[in-house]
Amino acid sequence: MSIEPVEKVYIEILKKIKAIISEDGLQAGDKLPSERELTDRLGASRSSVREALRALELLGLIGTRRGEGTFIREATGHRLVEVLASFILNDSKAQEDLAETRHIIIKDCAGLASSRITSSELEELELLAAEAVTVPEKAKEFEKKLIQSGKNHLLYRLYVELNGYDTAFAAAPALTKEDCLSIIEALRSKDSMTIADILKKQTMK
Amino acid sequence: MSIEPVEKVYIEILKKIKAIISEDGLQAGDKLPSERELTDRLGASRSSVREALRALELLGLIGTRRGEGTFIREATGHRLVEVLASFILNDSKAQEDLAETRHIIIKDCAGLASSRITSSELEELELLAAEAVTVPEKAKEFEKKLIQSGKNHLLYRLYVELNGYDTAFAAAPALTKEDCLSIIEALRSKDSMTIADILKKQTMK
DNA sequence: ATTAGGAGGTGGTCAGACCACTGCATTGAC
DNA sequence: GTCAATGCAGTGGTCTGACCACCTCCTAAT
Repeated sequence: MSIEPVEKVYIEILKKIKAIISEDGLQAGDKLPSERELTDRLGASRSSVREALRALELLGLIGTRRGEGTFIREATGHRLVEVLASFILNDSKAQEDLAETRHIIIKDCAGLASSRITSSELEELELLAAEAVTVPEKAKEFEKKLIQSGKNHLLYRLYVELNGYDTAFAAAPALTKEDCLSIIEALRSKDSMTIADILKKQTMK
Repeated sequence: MSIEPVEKVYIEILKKIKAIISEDGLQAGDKLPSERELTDRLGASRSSVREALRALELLGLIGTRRGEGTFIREATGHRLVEVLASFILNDSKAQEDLAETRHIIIKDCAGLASSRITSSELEELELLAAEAVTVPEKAKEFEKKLIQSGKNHLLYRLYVELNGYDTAFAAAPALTKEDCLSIIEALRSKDSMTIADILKKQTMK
């Protein structure tokens, strides 16, 4: 017989670490208890604690500084998709899926933004769009700000991760300056349909 | 001074494991070398090897069976979002984001499906929609099949992960039987616009 | 007051041990 | 010959204790 009753220690530790973060109200940038303290508090060996911490690190949820400690990270986690992708997405179809998904997320966020964007965000976007005309790199910032204006943090995370991946392996085509300007206009008129059209055209290209 | 020159051992191990998988042409379901063999081949301690393996396990890329070995998994990895979510999405806003993102992905996949679905897939969907009228659980299958018909594996993965998460914590509202039937009709006429409308209405509710 | 040095805390890595479990071959009874 | 019991080797799971490199901060010497 075999039932494998309890979960692996490092999984239990993950849960307990989560509880600690929650109970102590730790935020991004805050320091986690040291590995040795966690070892004591959680009643597990340091090895198991480290297995849990390393997993969280690879997920991009925490970061470590030798001699200082372990810290909760901002929701960047670009390593996540990078790792996933390098292990799973090997064929060209997967590359296409990646690009397609990225475009879809941009489009959706733009749609959300059309009804959620604030006037100050709109001003920022206008500024960035104007700059993008002369400085192509600004188009990327425009894109990011547009995503954020959608006010869906999960989609934002997904965008960041997908983005982090394909910039590492293949250049992600940013919006053109014409796109930026068109999107601004559409946002002004709260016309989510136009935005979809703009990005649809780009996806097709 | 401090330069932190080389990367952490477990990161190097990740790369080497990836190389091994690639060189040996290992596929999903295949067995990885044992922890002790990896320890020898990679010239690192078993602790470090395990840190790398545990991280890959949490990402859902590998699985282990005590007494047997470590195996490459199908690209399921529902644990990914589950972990991400449980660590990041703590407030109610995050829950809303989750539900919203799930709906958006369904909508997008339906849009993709409208131009990519095969006639046999359409038949399957029709059958499921008919069954959904009497058996509500079938609506979930309909939903899944619809996603798959979008032919974007990454989006499918995301859907599965999001789904796995919120079913674990809060019931995910499935499509109604009316939705299923309307979608079928829209797919028949390759009308992605109608599909968007149907799902938009549902999201709003 | 400034600075050099050391002590203590932290993450990074390693070696070795034991346990629980699986698979398979050997062994034994029938 | 067949088949079940058994025992061994291999595997993942966990723990302990030990170093190392690094950072911070406090202390003592200047």
